[in-house]
Amino acid sequence: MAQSTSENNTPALKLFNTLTGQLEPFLPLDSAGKPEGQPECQKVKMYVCGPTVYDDAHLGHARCYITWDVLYRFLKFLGYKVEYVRNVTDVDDKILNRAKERGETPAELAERNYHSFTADMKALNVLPPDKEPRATEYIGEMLQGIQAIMDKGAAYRTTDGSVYFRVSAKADYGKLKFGTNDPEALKKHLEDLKSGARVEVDEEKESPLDFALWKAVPLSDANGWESPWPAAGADKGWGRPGWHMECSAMNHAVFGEQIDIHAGGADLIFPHHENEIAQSEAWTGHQPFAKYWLHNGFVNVSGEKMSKSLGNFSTIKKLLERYDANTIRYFLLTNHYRMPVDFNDESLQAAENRVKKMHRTIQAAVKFLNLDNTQLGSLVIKDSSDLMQMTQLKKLIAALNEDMNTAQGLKHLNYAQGQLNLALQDQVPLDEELKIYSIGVAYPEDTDKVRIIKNCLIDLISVFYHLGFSFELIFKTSISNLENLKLQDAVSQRKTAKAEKNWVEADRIRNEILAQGYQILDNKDGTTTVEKDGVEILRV
RNA sequence: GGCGGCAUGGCCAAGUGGUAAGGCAGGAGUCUGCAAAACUCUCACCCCCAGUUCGAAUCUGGGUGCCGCCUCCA
Repeated sequence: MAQSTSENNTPALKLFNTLTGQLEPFLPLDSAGKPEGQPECQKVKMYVCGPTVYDDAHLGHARCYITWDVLYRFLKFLGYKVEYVRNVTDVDDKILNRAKERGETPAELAERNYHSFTADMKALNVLPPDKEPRATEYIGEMLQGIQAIMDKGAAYRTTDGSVYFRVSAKADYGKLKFGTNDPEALKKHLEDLKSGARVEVDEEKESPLDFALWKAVPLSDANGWESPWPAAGADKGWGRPGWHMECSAMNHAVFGEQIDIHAGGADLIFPHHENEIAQSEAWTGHQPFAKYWLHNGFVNVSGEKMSKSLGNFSTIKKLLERYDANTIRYFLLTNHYRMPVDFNDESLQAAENRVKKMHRTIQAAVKFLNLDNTQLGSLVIKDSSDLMQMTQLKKLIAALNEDMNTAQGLKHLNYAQGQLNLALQDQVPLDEELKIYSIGVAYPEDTDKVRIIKNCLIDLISVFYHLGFSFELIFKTSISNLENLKLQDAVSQRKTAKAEKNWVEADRIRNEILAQGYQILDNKDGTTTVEKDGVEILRV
C-alpha cells in the first residue's frame, strides 16, 4: 500500500546497514519479481543474535531485544511476512564454567536461564520470535558446515584436531567492520588489526586473525561432541564448536543460504559478525550472507560503560522492580537505537512521569466510553492499509521509516495524547478530521463527543501498540481488598468532612492517604479518584 | 598504535542546507475550599575557530572534550 512506499514506488523504509555504512532503502531478497510496493506478499528473513544463557539477562539485552522488537512489529505492520529467528546459545565456555561453579550440568543451567530470559522478555512486552533454535541442536549442521569450508580450502586442521578459518582465503574479510569492499583498503586495515592483535596461544595458526571453527578438547571431557577430525594418533575426534559457528549453522538450517536482516548489539560487529559472514559465505559460496546488518548501540549505566568487569550491570529483573515495562520502553525509545544510551534514575524517572500521564489519559477515555479494559486491543489499527484519518499513526509510520526514528514516533504519541485530553474536556481537537469520521465500533447513537474521543483514542492506542507498549500495564494495580475497603472508608469520611467545610479534617485524611503511597484527585463532578502509581484504583 | 562514534536549553533527546521536534523539571495563568490532574502561555542563535554557500545545528578543514571497538560481552 501507499503507506509503505514513497510516491516513486521505492520502499519508504530506510535502515542503516553496517555492511555499507549507509542508510539504505529496505528491499527484501524476496521482492525480486514481485509487484513493487506490496510488502504484504514479500517474505523477510530476520535473524537476531540471541542470548548466551549463562546468567540473568541485563540492561544490554533489554535494549537489544526491545529495539528489534520494534522493528519486527513494524515490518509486520507494513505487511511483510516476517520470519523472526532468535537463537539461544547454550554451548559456551561461560556456561560450562558457571555450571561447574554451581555444581549443576550445563544443560540444567542453560535451561533455567533460558526460562528466566523468556520471562524477562515477556515482562518487557517483547514479542516472542517465530523460532528459537538452540545451538546444541545444530552440532551436526556445524560439523557439516566446517567440513564444507575445509573442502573449499578456507579452513585447516591442526594436530590436536581443531579447525581454524583461514582468513586469507576470504578476500573481503573485514568488510563489515570497516564498511568497505575496497581490497586495498581492507588489506591495510587487516595489517593494522594484526599488529594490534593480542598474542594467541595456538602456534599452529597460520595467522593471528584466523579463528576457531572447532576447538578440540580431550576425549575425557564430558562436554564435547564427536568430530570427524581426530587429533594425531587418536581414533576419534572430540571437541566443541567455535563461538561463531552456531549462528552460521542455525541460519543455514533454518533459513538457507541468504537472509534479509541480521541484527544484534554493536559489540558483536567484530569479531562475531565479521567471522560469521566469512564462514557462511565461504561455506555456501553465496553472498551476501545477510543483506542488511543492523546494530543497536551500547548501554551505559550512570555515565559509565556497563560491563562485566566493572560489575555495574543491572539485571532486567532488578530494573523491573523499580520501573514498569512501559517506562523502560519509553525511556529506550527516546534515544535513537544506534546511539549509546545511559541508564540513570533521572532519565528513567522522567520517562515514568510521562508514561503515567499517558496511562491516566487512556484510562479516562476508556472510562468515558464505558469500554472493557480488554477491548482496547481490538480497537487498534493493525493494518497499515487501513489508516484512514489516523493522523498520528500515519506520522508514526513516516518516523519509523527513517531508520526507526522512535524519538520522532514518541512525539506523535504525545501529540495524540494531547488530542485525546482536549477531547475529553470538551475542547475542540486541533485536527479537524478526527471529528468528521467515524471509525472503530461506531453506533448511530454516538454523540459527536463520543465519536471524537473514540477516534482520538484509537489513534493514540494504535501508536502506543505499534511501538510495543503494553495495554495491560495501563490498568495494572496491586491492592488487597482490605486496603481497598480502608481507602473507601477514608475517602467517604473525607467527603463528609468536606461537606461540612471541615478543611482541617479533610486535609488530614488526605495526607494520611498520601502517606500510604496513594495519589488523591478531586474531580469536577464531585467524585474522588484514588490512584496508585498513576493507575486509578478507586473512584468514590 | 589502528578504526569508529558523539558534542543541541537545568536534565534527557530528535533534527533530511532555509532559519531550533518532543519529553522531564521550572515559571505564569485557567479550574479548584486548598491540592492534584488536565488545559493555555512561557523557557536555546545548537563545543570553539576557519571555510563553502544567498543561507549551516546540518557540508568541508582544523582544534578541544567525551566515549566505544580492536579481549568474553546485547
